[in-house]
Amino acid sequence: MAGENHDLVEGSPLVLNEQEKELVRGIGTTVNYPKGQIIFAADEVADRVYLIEKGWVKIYRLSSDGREVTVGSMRNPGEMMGLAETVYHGKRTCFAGAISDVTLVLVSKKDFLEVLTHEHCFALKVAKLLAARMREAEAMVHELVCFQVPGRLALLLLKIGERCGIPESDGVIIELRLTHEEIAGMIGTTRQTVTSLLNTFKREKSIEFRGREIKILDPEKLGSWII
Amino acid sequence: MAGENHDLVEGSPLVLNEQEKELVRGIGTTVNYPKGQIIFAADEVADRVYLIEKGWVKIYRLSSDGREVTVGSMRNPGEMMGLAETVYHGKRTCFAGAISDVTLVLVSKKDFLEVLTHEHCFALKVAKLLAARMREAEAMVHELVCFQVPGRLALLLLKIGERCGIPESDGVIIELRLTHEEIAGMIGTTRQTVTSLLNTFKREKSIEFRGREIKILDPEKLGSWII
DNA sequence: TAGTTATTGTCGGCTACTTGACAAACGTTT
DNA sequence: AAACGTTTGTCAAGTAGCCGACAATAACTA
Repeated sequence: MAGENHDLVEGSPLVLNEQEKELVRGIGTTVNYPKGQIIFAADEVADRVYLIEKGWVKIYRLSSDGREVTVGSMRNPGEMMGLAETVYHGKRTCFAGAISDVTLVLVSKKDFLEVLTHEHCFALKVAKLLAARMREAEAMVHELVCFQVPGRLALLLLKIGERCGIPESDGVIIELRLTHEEIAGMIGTTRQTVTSLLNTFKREKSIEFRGREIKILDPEKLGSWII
Repeated sequence: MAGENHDLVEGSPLVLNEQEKELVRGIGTTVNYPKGQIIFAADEVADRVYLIEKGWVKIYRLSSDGREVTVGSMRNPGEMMGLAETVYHGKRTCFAGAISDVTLVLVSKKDFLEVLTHEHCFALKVAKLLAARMREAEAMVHELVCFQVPGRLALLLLKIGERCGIPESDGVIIELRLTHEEIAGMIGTTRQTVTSLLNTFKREKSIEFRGREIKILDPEKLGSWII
């Protein structure tokens, strides 16, 4: 599983290297969650952090009318999550939900902070992680303000393709079976708009549908929607 | 929504205490910038961090048509800035501009990282700072997606009022002389919309104008726009 | 297998906001 | 002073994308 895109994410600031993962595994417990499960919820006490071993997780808030708004991007295998609130505040400000079946390493706040104060390198890594996340969130703000919906959708597909797509002969397939509702929550639009835009992209042969999976055929053409 | 001002005060944990400030001053140089000055720009090498001693700074990106999009919120006295990119990446991803005359303490990346690895507490503080910033950016994403323009403007005024407003007998005055264009960049809308909404707020006596300064008269009524 | 629920497809009306354009007011420089 | 750039006020026209509603399909469940 992790072997697929290992080289792609090497050096990426968001994922831990093998050594760091081992460090976390040493003080944590491995747990499994099925797809759809809520891992943590807003207002809960933030007394643990997580390392994602397998699967994908979405970080979202709920709007007043109950829609899920994905405020952090999707979290990939090798990344940590639940850091920010655990490091500083008492309570979760958002929800974490399993997009696919996931395997997590769970570390208590106490153990985590202890490692943090004893292992200089790891503390710096955590700072870098948070820094990268912050820039990602800022980029999201920029995109929401500057791009309109078709551009945001195209960009999301390209990003997901790069992060967890599987290259095939004639394109990159996204095996994550996101619903249009979930996609809408990730780019700040409605379900209907996503449906209709995906069909527009399909009609121009930028993408194609494989059951409920999406395959990116023409990243160039897709990219031209951005703006 | 109107009553809960829970997230409004996210600014307080962002500032350094006296001891931490002294630490930074010890390894830095004090500099002044006049209002309007660009402190750092995108694509520059991120080889320093800043502590804001006096004044306010906006963190923004440029859209393709040249508009300033404030992606981080305003940075207040006592806060640090330029952390994320300096801690991890080589280059700035955004601009920092002086909203008012500012006094900054400037610390080289080298010195900063050295203190970071030697002072455990300070490293943790920096992690907390980054964590708080991240949550702030995520909150901004949430607001952009869920609230419409009047709500975002009302919320911005209330936030600024809390952060740097000066309480008077019948309200809180915001001495920062932001142009409508700047405000528009902070909430992702246009200059004209800001102008007309501010006048709507004035007409209903939620705010009043004192020259180019804004005074918040009725936070309750203003808050009721947040939906 | 059928019955039920979740997801997708489509469409017309609606509206919040943008865009562009221009005039008035304000602030600065000469 | 006058002359200039900047900021604000306002308005009419255009539109992107939301909303609600419903049908068609796919995915579970019993």
